[in-house]
Amino acid sequence: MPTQPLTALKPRKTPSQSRSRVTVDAIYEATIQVLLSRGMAGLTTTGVAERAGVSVGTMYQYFPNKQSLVYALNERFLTTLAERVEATCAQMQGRSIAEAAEALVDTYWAAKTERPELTRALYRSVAELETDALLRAFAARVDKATTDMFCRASDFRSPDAGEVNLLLTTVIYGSVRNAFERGLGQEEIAGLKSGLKAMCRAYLEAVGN
Amino acid sequence: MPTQPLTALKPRKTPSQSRSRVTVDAIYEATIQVLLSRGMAGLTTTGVAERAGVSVGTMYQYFPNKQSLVYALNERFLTTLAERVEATCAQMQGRSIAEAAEALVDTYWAAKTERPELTRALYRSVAELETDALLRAFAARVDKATTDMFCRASDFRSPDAGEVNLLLTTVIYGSVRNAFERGLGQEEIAGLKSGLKAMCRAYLEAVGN
DNA sequence: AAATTACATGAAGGATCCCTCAGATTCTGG
DNA sequence: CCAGAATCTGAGGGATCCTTCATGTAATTT
Repeated sequence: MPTQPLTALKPRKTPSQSRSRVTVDAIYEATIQVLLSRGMAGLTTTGVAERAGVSVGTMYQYFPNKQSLVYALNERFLTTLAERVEATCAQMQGRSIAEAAEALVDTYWAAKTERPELTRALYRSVAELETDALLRAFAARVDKATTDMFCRASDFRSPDAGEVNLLLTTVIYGSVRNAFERGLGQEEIAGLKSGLKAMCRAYLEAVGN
Repeated sequence: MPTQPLTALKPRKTPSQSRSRVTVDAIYEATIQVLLSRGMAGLTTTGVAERAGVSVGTMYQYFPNKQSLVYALNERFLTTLAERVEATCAQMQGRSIAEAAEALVDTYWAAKTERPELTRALYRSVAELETDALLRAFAARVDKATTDMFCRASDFRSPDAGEVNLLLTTVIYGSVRNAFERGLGQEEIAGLKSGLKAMCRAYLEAVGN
């Protein structure tokens, strides 16, 4: 558990010319490609550079180390996800808790399903990285949005919104991930999704909201 | 035939003398310790051997490569987990689906919570390993037991037991994992667990079982 | 007690890979 | 067109680490 001295994970330098902007984008895309084809263990700096069509030195001008590549990828993905969740929460203000929960399922599910292989690769990459701080920040941000949404729901009466929020988000996020881990067909996926919604609905009704 | 993996993962040799049995046990325990203290990235063969108090060469007499160490650990853990789930399923035969589901929550939760750090380390280790086959085999084994349990429940009427099983197990396993991923306190954990049970119960009642 | 088998050792081969740096090339403002 | 800034190059230093094997010691069998 004694974590080593914090290695820099932030980009080293921001491109100013369009040439280097293209380069950085190519590096991002190459990182994804290598991650998908060779996995986290097969992700090497030379491999990424080669795939991106640049030299290793160029890569190291924008990323301080190998980790930062995957870190940046996760950051991008999580930020987009957070924005989408926040948008959904804003849109669902004033609706019932059940409707809000179902919308959350849809949004989260859609975001994860759009690029399934990338989602899976990132899920895995997180395990080998010092992304705890990043994940905590993301969780806090999203929790704030969803808690707020549940608080302002038309039928909200429970004294503790955080409790409802914790349960619903844990179940939803966990179920989505687990659904990914299994190799499932289309109709099974669809069944799971509607089943998950039904569970949320049934629970909320039973609880009296 | 089972497709031959690029790298062998099975133990190379089984101890016959008590001396070597002690050695192998020490290696297992050392692997756990190093995994907990240094993480997957810091797990080195020399590190494990040193911690176990044996030489690297000795280690390589029983394990063909580094991966096989963690693979064996996962295999052990999953086998134990499967046995416990099967025991619960056997015990819950003839009870209601809701009771069966709640018992499953308890069993799974308990198994994962007994050694939280190890559980977390293994969750992470899986990402860097070729454990897909192992996990699939485990999933199939456990699914068989739980599906059977639900089929023979006293109040089972639905035409498709597999569907109910898939939903319940996905939600339960996923939620447990997600609960682990967040850093939660005791009372939050307890709340989540009872909330998860309530959700299962509410869903089953709503569905009409 | 000799022979055979099981087990243990750890230095070193060999392979991989991260990251740097000195120097070349391209761009941009004046 | 030119000076300086931005960008790019890629061979190689340096470090890590997996794995083997020749050699030695203990246990078991004959």
